[in-house]
Amino acid sequence: MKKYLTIREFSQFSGIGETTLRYWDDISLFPPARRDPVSNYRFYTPHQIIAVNFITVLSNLNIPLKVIGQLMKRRTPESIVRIVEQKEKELDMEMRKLRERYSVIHTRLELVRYGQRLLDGCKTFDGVSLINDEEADINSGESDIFLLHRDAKSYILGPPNTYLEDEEFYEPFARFCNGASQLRINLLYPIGGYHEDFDQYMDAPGKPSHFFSLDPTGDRERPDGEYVVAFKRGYYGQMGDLPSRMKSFIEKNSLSVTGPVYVLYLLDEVCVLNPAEYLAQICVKVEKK
Amino acid sequence: MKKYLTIREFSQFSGIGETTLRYWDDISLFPPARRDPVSNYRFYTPHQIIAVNFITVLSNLNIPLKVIGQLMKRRTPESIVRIVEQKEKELDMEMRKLRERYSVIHTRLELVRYGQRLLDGCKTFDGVSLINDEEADINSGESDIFLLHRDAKSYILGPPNTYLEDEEFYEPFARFCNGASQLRINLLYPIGGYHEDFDQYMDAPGKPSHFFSLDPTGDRERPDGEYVVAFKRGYYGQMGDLPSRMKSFIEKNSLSVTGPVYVLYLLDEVCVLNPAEYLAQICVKVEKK
DNA sequence: TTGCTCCTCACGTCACGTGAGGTGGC
DNA sequence: TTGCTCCTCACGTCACGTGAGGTGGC
Repeated sequence: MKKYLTIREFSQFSGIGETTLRYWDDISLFPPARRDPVSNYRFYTPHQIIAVNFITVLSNLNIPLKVIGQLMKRRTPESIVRIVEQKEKELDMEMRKLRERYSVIHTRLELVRYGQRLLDGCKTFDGVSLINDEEADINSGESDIFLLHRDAKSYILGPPNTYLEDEEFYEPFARFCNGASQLRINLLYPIGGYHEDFDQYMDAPGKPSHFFSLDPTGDRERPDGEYVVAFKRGYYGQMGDLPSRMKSFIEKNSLSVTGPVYVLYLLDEVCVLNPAEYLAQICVKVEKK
Repeated sequence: MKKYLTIREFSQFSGIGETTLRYWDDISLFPPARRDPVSNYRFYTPHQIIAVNFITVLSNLNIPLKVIGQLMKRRTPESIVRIVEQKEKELDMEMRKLRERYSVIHTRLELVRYGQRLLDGCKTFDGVSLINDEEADINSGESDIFLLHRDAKSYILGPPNTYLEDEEFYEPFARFCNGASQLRINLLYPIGGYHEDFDQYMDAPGKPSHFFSLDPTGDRERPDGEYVVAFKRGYYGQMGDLPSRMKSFIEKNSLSVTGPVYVLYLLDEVCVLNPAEYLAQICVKVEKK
């Protein structure tokens, strides 16, 4: 065992980079045990690994190096416990945030992947046999309508939307965003449109009566069961003749609507540049008459 | 609803700071919808919140703003899914790391808090009645010996130590640190000394036959049960007359040793500057004869 | 005229990373 | 002499934050 290690040797021994060691010396956080007076080489002793561990443990807690330097000079069990307990709480908060971010992108990815599968021309998805209302292909820019099973999904419902004169989709959405934080609605989850009943959807397909956030920790649930599910490409709220075609699909198949209409964009500005390529999914729960 | 928002209004609407918005404009990541040609004021439309959400979602995934800018220009479901899936894995790694850091400092804090309680002069801890071998007070710099119940604790045992001539405590410890990463031993957990049996401790109290890491995910376990537990203040390996006093304590109380000796520093360089104030806990499992 | 908001420009922050150009020891 | 390692010094990075000094609209 050598008594003195060069900076490279100590770097490999401790796992701390050479530039980092020089930086820690520069800010006089962790100087080497000895300096050669002629060459100015830094020399470390193996036992300095203890101080390195002290620094890395605290630095891992996001304690700034300045504060660590102060703690090194005047450390007492009390001061260490105090700061570490505080940082422990902050770490806890960070973990919560990370989990939420994870959940946000996971929810989003599911939608995007599903939209991709649809665009890849796969018509028999979810292992469910479909009832197609016509031969229109979803890739052609036309919409498509199916009878599908959907699993339960949690969400948070926003307040009722109000549409002043001339107001389109956008203004109420902006108001919804404005009020979201007070209502503890996370806008980073995919946001969808909610129509109280099918008639409201027929009347104003681009003007949902509420918005909802696809938050998996939400207090509301879209129940599992059979849904009439339609897909439509194009910008927000542009539903074309889809509502009336959905209506005739429902009548043709002797179904009756038993719940609200959910409009959710599988592909939107997050992953597609051209608004004409957005892809919406419209769901409404039905029962056989 | 206003058509154009000033930078402050849009900042409050979106929750993004004003300087951040200016910065995003500077790097042409997110310019305002309009610029007044005279005053050069920035004006945003409420609907730009959508792009803001896109940026914040991706930025939360630690995607650099440069990459986000490139994605904004050429986004496709494939490119988004690809990069988000990769970042999802990285987030997962980060969560694991955070959990481990949390565990590291939690383990450490338990030791430090226990050491503090001892120094506060509390002699009847753990709700267990003690058998004290003499009236020496732990605050006086003297050691103290007790018969105590200890819960099970997991750890990882290092390889056997070899002591070359003249080598003290430190060189084998340095070798242990050197080999730790290959053996998947995390050096940031508290490290203790392990003596194979009480005779080995008596022979060389400062030269443990192994080191161990107090890793709660470790494969070995110090079983629960009755232990003779001693405390000693001072630098690493300085045991004084404690081993022989422990021996007479064990004989006086008609006990027999049934396991290895664990030496663990409750207070060390992490929280105390002066090595003379370090506090070691020595544990050995015993049975009544 | 007086606040108020907005502007640009420049410099600071944090913990290093990256050369450039030079020296010491074998 | 030739590599090799080490040195210092200066500038870059990333995503902003912080004034300084000045302008526009009521």
